[in-house]
Amino acid sequence: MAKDKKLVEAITSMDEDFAKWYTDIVKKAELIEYTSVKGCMVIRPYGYAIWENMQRILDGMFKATGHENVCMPMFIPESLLQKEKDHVEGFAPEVAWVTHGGSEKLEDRLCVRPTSETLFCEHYANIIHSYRDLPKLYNQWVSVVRWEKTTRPFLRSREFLWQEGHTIHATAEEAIVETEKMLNVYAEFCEKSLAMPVVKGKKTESDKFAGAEATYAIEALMHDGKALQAGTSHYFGDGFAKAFEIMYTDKENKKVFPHQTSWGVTTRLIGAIIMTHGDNNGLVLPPAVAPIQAVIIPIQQHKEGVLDKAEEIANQLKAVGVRVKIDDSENSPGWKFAEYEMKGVPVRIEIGPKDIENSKCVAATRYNGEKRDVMLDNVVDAVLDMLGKEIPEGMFNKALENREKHTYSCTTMDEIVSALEQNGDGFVKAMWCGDEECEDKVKEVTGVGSRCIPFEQDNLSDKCVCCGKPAKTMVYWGKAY
RNA sequence: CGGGGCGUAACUCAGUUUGGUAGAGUGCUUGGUUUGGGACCAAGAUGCCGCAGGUUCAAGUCCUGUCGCCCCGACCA
Repeated sequence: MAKDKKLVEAITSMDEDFAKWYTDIVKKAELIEYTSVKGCMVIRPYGYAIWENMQRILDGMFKATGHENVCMPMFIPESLLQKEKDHVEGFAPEVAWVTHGGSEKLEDRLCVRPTSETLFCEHYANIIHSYRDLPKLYNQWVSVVRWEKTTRPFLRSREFLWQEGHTIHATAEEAIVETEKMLNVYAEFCEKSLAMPVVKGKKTESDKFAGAEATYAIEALMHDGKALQAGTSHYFGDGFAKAFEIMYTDKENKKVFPHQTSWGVTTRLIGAIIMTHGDNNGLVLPPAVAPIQAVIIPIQQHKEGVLDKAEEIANQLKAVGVRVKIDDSENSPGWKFAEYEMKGVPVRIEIGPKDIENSKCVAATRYNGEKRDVMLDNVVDAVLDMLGKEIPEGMFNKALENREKHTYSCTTMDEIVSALEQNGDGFVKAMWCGDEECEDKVKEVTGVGSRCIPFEQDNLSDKCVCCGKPAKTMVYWGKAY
């Protein structure tokens, strides 16, 4: 049972202390380093490479759906932020302010963007005049600042990297289609590229984005049974357009308001990967975003021909686009095994004199710890199959199994409480009448809050889990990050 | 932001009770032997004791403040 044995003493075990396990991985896998400003971290090359891979894939998906990248400034004058009432109320408590330029006090202080709706709106008001100017399908890759009180690497930091899509459309229908389309792009990315199953759904009224008419989200279940919002997509209706006086002339020569959306995912996804796939030996990376997809460990590397053979395999793999590394450092093979397990490298290839004699090598898959012999003339196909199919599917199924094991269908409050007590934290599926009072009470009594109203509905009962009145929808409940 | 815990070498930590020369293991450097799950021997280097004030002849140790980390709550991508 190699996969269950804790090989790396340096990592706190998950069951012992999940939060510590998480920080251990983040530090020991060299993803981040803390800095002297709370909540602001250095994303180190290995961590940043994961983000770059995510960016590359997502950016391709955005472009394929017709979006263009732009870049807004990082400062928002206070007067501009004030224009949409709900929006400013939602974000004001956590914005950072620039009050001085050099030694001079600024007349109108500047907010460091916590999100860029207001900047996009100001810009749209300037460039949109006719129905011919619509739609505008924009996206930007930037960092934003939110002055969080409690911070954790990737999950909640004061500055974080993200992409924010902002689109503006002639009709509400078109904007709603866009909102849903981008949520689906996120879900596909999470499930295919990150091997992370997600629940797609709509946020309840109390949980929606400041200024939005509707907020949609993808929710994932982490190893400790807590829910993590992995991405959001908002439909704004014409609320922002009205507040910012964005108008266009339609075909009938009438001045009307356009409809907007915004959507985003952040470096939090790196945290999601850690807490979805990681184990007590460290990080487990999905091949699509792994900076190193296959590491070659030469055994008895000083022996004639070993390093040459390792190089040969590496070149073959590179030629078909695999991100591969040979570790020919002086560390012992055992040390290297542990090191690359810690770093979550999906495939390890061992090649030594005994293998070369038999024209084979040994391949090990990180997510399940399995080892197998692979003939050298088949190594490229074998690795491509592992990276492209076996590993992502295996990781996805493992994560899905874990989620299903920790998803409980309940029809009464007592059932929720006992399900959580007996099986640990997880998703609770339960019916809801739509009343905010019940939503609050469920959280108060059972500890789980509403995560989303899933698109895929089950009719568990006719009655609200809380008040017993007729239920409108099934809701996923959970403890949130 | 409230309650609790912790900051000493790159890492894990002893030393703080009772103020009096800065410690260990791991890691790092060099040389050698090793190499299929974190190897071994030998020789070395490494400290604003988180930071800033204060008390004292003397502060890692006592006092005040501050910053950071972890846990439990409330808020958030």
